[in-house]
Amino acid sequence: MKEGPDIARIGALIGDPARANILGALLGGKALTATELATEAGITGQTASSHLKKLVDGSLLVQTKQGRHRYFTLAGPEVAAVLEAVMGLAAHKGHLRVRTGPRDPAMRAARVCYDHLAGDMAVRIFDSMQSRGFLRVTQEKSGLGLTERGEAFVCEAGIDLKGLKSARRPLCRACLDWSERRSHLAGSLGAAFLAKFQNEGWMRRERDSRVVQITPIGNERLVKLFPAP
Amino acid sequence: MKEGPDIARIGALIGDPARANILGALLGGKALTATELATEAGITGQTASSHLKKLVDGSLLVQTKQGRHRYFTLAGPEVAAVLEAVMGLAAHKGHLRVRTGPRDPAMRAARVCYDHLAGDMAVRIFDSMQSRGFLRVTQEKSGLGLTERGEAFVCEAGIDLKGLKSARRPLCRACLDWSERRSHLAGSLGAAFLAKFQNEGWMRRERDSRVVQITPIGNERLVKLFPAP
DNA sequence: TTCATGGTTCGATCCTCGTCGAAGCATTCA
DNA sequence: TGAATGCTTCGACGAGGATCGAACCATGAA
Repeated sequence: MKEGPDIARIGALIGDPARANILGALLGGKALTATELATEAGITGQTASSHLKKLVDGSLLVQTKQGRHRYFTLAGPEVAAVLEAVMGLAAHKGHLRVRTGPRDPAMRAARVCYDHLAGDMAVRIFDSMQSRGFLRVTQEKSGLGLTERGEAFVCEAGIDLKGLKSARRPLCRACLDWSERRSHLAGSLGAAFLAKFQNEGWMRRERDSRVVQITPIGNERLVKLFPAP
Repeated sequence: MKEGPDIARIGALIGDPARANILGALLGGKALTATELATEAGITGQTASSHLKKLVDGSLLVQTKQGRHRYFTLAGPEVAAVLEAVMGLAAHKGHLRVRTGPRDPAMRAARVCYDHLAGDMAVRIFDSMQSRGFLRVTQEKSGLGLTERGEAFVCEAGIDLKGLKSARRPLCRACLDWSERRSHLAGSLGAAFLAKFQNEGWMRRERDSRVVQITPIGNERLVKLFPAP
């Protein structure tokens, strides 16, 4: 016993319903204030404050204070990845009583995963890119990279690849989708794609939710840009 | 709030120290009896029984009774992957007081991750295979597959590739290593590799531990078979 | 049948931790 | 300066759950 890192600390942090709701809300990627998170989790401000303190101490969240507000975010992409992975377990092992909420179909179609896209469309994009030989296995930390043809495609799509490459963060990363149980694209490139889709007006985020709506024009463009293999 | 699967259930299961110890022990891949798990977690039989019931109800474990013994195992590779991922968070976000146990260096060098190899040597194997073009990105559920050259290499190494392919389980899968924070090879091929290494006498499992000792001969062979990129 | 071993169930105890009310800082605005 | 808002700390309450002793089933051996 007591081999390896202390897994129980993290588990206990995720294990409380109120904290789980907070983490789930922050999976949307936006920074939220303490009161916003309190209402999101259905608890009072005092309780939220206590929970947030624990989450920050446990290094799952980071806080930045701005004026008299205090904004909270997930501590990084690794945290988001773990949360999605746990969701994958919960969805398929969770006694099959996955009481699907009203927005569940929309969530499965397209949603935000911290800073990139997840769901049906995200998996489609990943599949399309791989079938055209844009992705390759690398020995970087992330294990995934772009081929030459992939780089050409990305540049042509109007993404500043040089800028992304110069950043410290890994360019590509495979993130396991809890609804599809297949990989979608994460990393700085995944984030850049999501930003582009929103700027182009192809996608629109639902207010106070992880759900992403794909506009008709967006759908048309995306289907062309990422044909099914 | 309440979007997506119920993440708190899983978190609470992992969050108790006794249960975390049980899960950690079962990461070794071997089926263990209730009493073995009780001593492993440092609790009495009664409490262990209660915890095991919860873990089975939560679908993290499966039990098979054999005679008057009751053997427990992790419910599948997905569970093991999530546990390793959580360990990754705990190791690097965990307040840096990762009180490294006495066997910690050995764990980092080579250990069992459910049914395949993890740690330094496992990452080396993954890197070597990718640099020689044996792995490619696929659109399967796992997102990873073998190239033609990779298949040739695996067959030449004396592994029954056809048998593995016919199984339902994905052949290749990238599993995130908590000690190295890089990918190593999981899936049925990863399991087959570990089995081969043990049969050949290249590796030996430490008793009641996840630690794997690499024999001198094994080290020699492995370095030849998987040269550093 | 009788005994021993592995596991479970029940009940009681104890303690952690989530929760909220009230009061207290901090910051911004009028 | 005062008033309002955002958030934290303190204290008390209560529930849930982890733990173990004791008694109880099930299986296998003598």
